Amino acid sequence: MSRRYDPSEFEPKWQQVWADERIYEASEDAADERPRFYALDMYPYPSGDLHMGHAEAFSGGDVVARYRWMRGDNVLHPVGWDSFGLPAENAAIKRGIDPRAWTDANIEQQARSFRRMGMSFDWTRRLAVHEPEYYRWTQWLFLRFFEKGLAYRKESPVNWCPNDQTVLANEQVIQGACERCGAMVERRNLTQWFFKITDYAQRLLDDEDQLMRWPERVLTMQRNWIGRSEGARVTFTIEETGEEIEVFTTRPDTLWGVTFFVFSVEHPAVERLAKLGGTWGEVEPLIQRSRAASLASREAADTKEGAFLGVHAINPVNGEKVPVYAAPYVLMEYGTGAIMAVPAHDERDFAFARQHGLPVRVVIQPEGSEPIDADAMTAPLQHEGVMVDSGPFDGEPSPASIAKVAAWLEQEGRGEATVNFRLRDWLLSRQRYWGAPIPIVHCPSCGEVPVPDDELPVLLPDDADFQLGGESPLARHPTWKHVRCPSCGGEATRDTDTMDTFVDSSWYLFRYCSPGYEGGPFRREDVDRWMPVGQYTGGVEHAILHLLYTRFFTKVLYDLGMVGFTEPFPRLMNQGQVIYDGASMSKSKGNIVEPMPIVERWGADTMRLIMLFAGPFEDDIDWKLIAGDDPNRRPGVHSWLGRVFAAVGDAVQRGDASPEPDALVRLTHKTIAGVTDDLDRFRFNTAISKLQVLTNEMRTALDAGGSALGAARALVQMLAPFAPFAAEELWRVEFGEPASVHRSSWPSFDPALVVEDTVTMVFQVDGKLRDKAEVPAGIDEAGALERARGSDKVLAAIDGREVVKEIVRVPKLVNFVTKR
RNA sequence: GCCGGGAUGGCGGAACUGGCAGACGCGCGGGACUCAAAAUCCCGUGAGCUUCGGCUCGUGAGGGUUCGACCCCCUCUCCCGGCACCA
Repeated sequence: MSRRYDPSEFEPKWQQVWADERIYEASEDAADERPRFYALDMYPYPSGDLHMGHAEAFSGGDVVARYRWMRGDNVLHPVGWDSFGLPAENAAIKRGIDPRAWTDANIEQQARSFRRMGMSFDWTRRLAVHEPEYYRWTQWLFLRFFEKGLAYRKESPVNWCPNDQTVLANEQVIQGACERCGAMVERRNLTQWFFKITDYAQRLLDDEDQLMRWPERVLTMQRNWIGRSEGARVTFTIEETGEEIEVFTTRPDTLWGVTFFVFSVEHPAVERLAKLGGTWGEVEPLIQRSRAASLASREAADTKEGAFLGVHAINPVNGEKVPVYAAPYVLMEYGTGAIMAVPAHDERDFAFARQHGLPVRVVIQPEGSEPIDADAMTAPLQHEGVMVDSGPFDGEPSPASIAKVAAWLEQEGRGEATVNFRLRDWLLSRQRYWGAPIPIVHCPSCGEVPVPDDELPVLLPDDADFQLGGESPLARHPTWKHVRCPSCGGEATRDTDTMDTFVDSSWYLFRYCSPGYEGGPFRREDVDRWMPVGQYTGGVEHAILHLLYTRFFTKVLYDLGMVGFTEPFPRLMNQGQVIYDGASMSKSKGNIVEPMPIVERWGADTMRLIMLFAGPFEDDIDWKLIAGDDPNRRPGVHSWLGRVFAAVGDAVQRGDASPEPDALVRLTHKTIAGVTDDLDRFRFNTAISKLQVLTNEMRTALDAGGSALGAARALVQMLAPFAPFAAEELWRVEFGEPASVHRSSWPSFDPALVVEDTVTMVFQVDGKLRDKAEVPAGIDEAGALERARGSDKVLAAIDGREVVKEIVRVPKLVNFVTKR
């Protein structure tokens, strides 16, 4: 009798068996010859139970891990928790819960849910970054960065979230708002800790070629974020003071068109020069106004406000004197905070010139056009042309001559070719409690003194006051910060900031390789054995955060001699989001669908299959479209598993008493070939489709009285990565196999059964090679030619003159699609 | 504005990267079983025409290359993501 499909009968059973048999533990046996494969999922943040995003991401990651196992790899598939961060502290503030207790409870809940879902994790390597044995090494690594000059403290305008009462990294500010809470971020001048990621900007770009399988959009985002532009630094001189001011320009070829010079209103020289020029009275209100405006809204910054400073700059290429302005449209953070203005060829400079009645001088003449009347221009000229009024460069093509001009500047000592980046240093300090304390002591006589390695970790106090307001919880604590200076023994204070949680997550993947190691954050030989990561799975929201930071960390670790590679994860896979009715799920919209109730109602396998079959893994899934509103409606994939159980049960019962139809045997081999290919390319949805076709064909064969045993066996094995419980039940119970299906070898196919000859005909007309025509074999040559000729029109045109030059038979993987 | 990715039935999506467009599934329609419902199974399901054999049109729009184009090239429209007064 066919088996009925009832996952509640066996899912908890196999979950227990897998744990008892410890089949998902990576082997560290030196004699184990299998290739190693590191299947990594972005570790979760423990803010409650698992949500749909987790179910989607981890279902995909688990397919990869299980598939690699079956392909014969020794797989490392660990799990841990990103357990420091603001939500724990907010729970403490709002509800008076201890952040540690809140965090630990959520981790336990998520761990239970992961087990219930049957994730193939190696639980022996579990970690959580809030545990002192972890953050001890986060602190240790910080000190290595500090020693190298890669962690430093400076005062600068930073992003301050008034709601969360902490500073944020640039990467955590989205459209001027706090990434976490959405509050508009303020600019404040504060002394903060930074990592010198800018030192690695070029390497982060260069090593892109090691990122063999990264989604194009993520590469684009990182490229945009790093924002490399080539140009030149040019030195102007302030006539009244003789001081030299550098500017960065991408268009040194327009230097002869400079008609004024502009400082950012935040530039430190502005006040001094305006006072000198006698214009401080007009400049000061502008500075005040623009400071307020840039905070309020970005749109407000559209105006081309500005004020003359009363001084002049000398253009190094022609000695001309041009007026110097201060204006908010020049950014202090980019380049040098001062620009040369070329209104004829730059939109912003043009708008400024028109508003302030400044001259416009054309120095790039568009090819073949009449001389331009600068006064009549309504827009700057930004196309190719010929340099004019440009001294030694008259007649040179532009912008083709940029490099030439830059070389000339360098030779003349008036500037140099250079590269400028948009990327800023990573601001890592946070004025919050729930993070790894920065292991630095501030001593009145010794300055910034690192906490000695053997005194790590610097533990968080258990009795902090979390209420917002005033200083951060660590600063407010009555005793915690007071220590002796490790260097001179005098009275000193601890740094009271904690580290951004992205510091924790920049090295957790290394720690998995050396669980519990006490001699350092990890052993180099462990890391070099498992890494780089074979496949990394997680959300695209970390494109410029975690993914960029971890790449930076890896390069620093490489430079420190701690690892033997420079890219941590050359293969990346981003799952799409799970949304509802076109919108992201959120509490306020009341449209949240939880994964665990679905697991309870329909089983873990169904939960996974819904996700994996919905569409391409990297595309968003609209839950309403694929699963509808009614949680009691039976999901299609659940019905399919029902058909699988029935068909496999029948196939086993019939055994090989009757012959297995040739067509089914061929389809089985085609399916193996196709599913293998799909899995290698992470095309889970199409792989599942192929398994469904095989199931349907098995049913047909069985109903016709044939056997389907071979197909059934292969089907169950191929099902294993997608529906691990169902596959295990069928494998061990129906087939009576003693060992797990997840430890069986991936089925192989006979190439002879999955290729068919195609005939390629190369023919020529009137002695000229025309083209190739490729047609499936089985059609005779005359038929192939006829087909190659196509329409009557073409037949008439070439009839009688074409010569078949060669006929090549090429075996080709057959199209999987089967017509019924 | 710049960079990147897209557009295929009522819906999610296939189509071996140039070779029978719409696989697989959802939904819907019809039928079987049933006192009835659920579940299950069978048939149908791009559009239009049809003498029921088929025929014509059809992958965002328009051109091109090709015997042959969802796929390659050019132009355009719209959608999504990122960056953006970045000099």
